[in-house]
Amino acid sequence: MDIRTLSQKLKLSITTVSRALGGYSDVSEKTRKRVKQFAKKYNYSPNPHASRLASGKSNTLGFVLPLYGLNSNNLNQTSFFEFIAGMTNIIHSENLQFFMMFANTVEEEKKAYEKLIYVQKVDKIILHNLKTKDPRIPFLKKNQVKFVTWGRSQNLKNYSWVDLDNEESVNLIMNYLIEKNHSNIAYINIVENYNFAFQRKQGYFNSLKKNKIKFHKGNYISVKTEAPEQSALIIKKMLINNPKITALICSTEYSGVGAIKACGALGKKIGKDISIITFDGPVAETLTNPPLTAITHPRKQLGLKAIEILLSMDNKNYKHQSYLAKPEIIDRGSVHYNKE
Amino acid sequence: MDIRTLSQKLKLSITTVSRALGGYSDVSEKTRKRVKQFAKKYNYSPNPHASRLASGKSNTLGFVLPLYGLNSNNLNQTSFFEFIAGMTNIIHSENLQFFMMFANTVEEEKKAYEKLIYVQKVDKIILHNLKTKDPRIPFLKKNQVKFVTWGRSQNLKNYSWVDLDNEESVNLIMNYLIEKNHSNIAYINIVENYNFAFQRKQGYFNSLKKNKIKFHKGNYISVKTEAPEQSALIIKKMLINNPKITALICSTEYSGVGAIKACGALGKKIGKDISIITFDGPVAETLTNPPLTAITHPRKQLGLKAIEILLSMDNKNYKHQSYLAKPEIIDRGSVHYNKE
DNA sequence: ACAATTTACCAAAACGTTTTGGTTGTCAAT
DNA sequence: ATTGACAACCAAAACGTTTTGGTAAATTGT
Repeated sequence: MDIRTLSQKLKLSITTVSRALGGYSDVSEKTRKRVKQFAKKYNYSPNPHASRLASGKSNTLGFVLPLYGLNSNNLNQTSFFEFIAGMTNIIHSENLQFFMMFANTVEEEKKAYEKLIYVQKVDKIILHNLKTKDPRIPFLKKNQVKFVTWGRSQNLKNYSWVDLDNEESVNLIMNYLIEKNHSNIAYINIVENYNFAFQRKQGYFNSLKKNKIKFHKGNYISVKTEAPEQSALIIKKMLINNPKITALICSTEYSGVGAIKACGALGKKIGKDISIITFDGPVAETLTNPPLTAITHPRKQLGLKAIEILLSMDNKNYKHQSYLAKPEIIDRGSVHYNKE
Repeated sequence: MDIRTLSQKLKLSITTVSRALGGYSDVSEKTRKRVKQFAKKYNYSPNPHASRLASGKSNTLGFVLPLYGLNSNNLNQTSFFEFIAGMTNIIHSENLQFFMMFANTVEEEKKAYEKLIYVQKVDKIILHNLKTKDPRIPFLKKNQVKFVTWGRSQNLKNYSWVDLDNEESVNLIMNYLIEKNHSNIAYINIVENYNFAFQRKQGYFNSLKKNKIKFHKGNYISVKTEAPEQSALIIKKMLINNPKITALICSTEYSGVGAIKACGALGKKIGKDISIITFDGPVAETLTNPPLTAITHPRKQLGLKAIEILLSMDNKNYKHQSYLAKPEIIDRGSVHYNKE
């Protein structure tokens, strides 16, 4: 069923049918109702290729998922899934096209964005895994693609974003630990060219300062994305160098797992001799032994907000928006009261 | 840059440019080369919407990812990721459109397929998570969509598929355990309306018969998709009812984790008192304590084959193809020699 | 040397929409 | 009675390709 035959059945022009379905005001409500009814009856829906061609709007949302670096680990992909799952309802209802690409290397990632824009003509992009200085941002700006970032960057002033509240999350964790009488608190971070890691570092040192806690040299380490085995080694060394550490904050699930292994090797009982608290942990939650107390964020909500903002950008007088997800600590017993 | 201006620069007709790039034989090689060179120089690539409209071919691959049931668990999504990652290179190079949808319920899943076909006009689909009798198959056949299944079904005779060799995998595991002197071997399966579970059940019972091992009542259980906690309870009951079980095969990672918990609760040492072997485990591999010996399959390869087959279906004289992935056992020490 | 075939190209139609720039008829204001 | 505004509709152009149905020139076969 195409619009021509539908319009013939309705004894209306193609124009009127198109405009009735498009919600234009130059169609009477009575007619619009009849058109919609017929469209449903005959199961008509406009050919997306024709409509995209005619309107010049691709109405396509692009998303590139890297499968390298920080995301080479299976664990981390679940967070993307949650984020994407949060967008599904809107994607379906708004008849949006969702174009997902995968990249195994930096080069592939770059090409993926180019392809998305030059070849597939997407007009909306969600950018994630932001670096402190991110070359993708000028690229998107140059090509006039609408985008929302998941995470913030430092080379961008006026833009729309959704993000975890990384500084506040660390702050929350620090207070949680300080309340339990910890003061020798270590932090295992990710290299700070990922902006979220940078923000967490800030959160850590600001919290130390605010609470007038002395920073012990060696208590802050940032690692590259690594398998638990490797972070276990690094953490083990850290704990040997400073045996007085009573609490450990881990920026990722897998460094959390690494911490478990390191503590095991050193004979430190988690939740008794030492506390561990980790970011996220949708996977570790069910798997690690012992389970780890974690700070979580509503990632589905994040995805939902991202696409809502992206769609609202179609409005003429759009002003940049942002959304900060509120963190929450989930107690699983890996944090103990420090008796000094 | 559109084809008109490109053809003007080349002093050729639009037709010739289109056909040169399309690989048609009614263009001289000399001209074709020149056209390609200009296209590259001016960064021309055909507008996909126009080309899909004109050709009537959407060249779009559809994929619906359920986020419920067997896939409500985060662990299981990694296997989809691997599968999809295997397709990426081809998707990129063939200029295919990859349309992914998500479904939180059965109804949403059904609607997703309808939308894929009626609204988005996809012409290729990869079907997965096959049920023994799967209603999606007649639906796709009726709508003349080309499809390859990941997994097999029983209500389909002549079709193209890729799959794990489930029976052979179980057979391999059984031989592995029998060699280590086990005979009281239990199997924790998934409900058999998933066809892979059905095949594994067959594999289990066929292997028992072939090896003339008596089946102990209660040694085979199939569970619905469940959190590790719930399967832990079921497995615990099983082990209490039959304390002589020396080896446990788990059809999923999370029942593997459940088994760890059940054994822990009963004071059975894994790899000493009892053996556990699980399917897959890209996640558990790094996380469970102890790590579990597992049988794995090359899922990337599976994705690659699926799309290769799908693309070859465009050939006129296409004959149905299939691909069986070969399983491999990865020893992580959770299987012991049974001293009787 | 001429017909038949092949090679290399092209103009115009087609794909199914949206958008532009109208027209007609009705009603209220003067 | 005329003008202006508005409501409700429409014909035709436009979007950027692919495909159809050619033609003219070059090559081959007899």
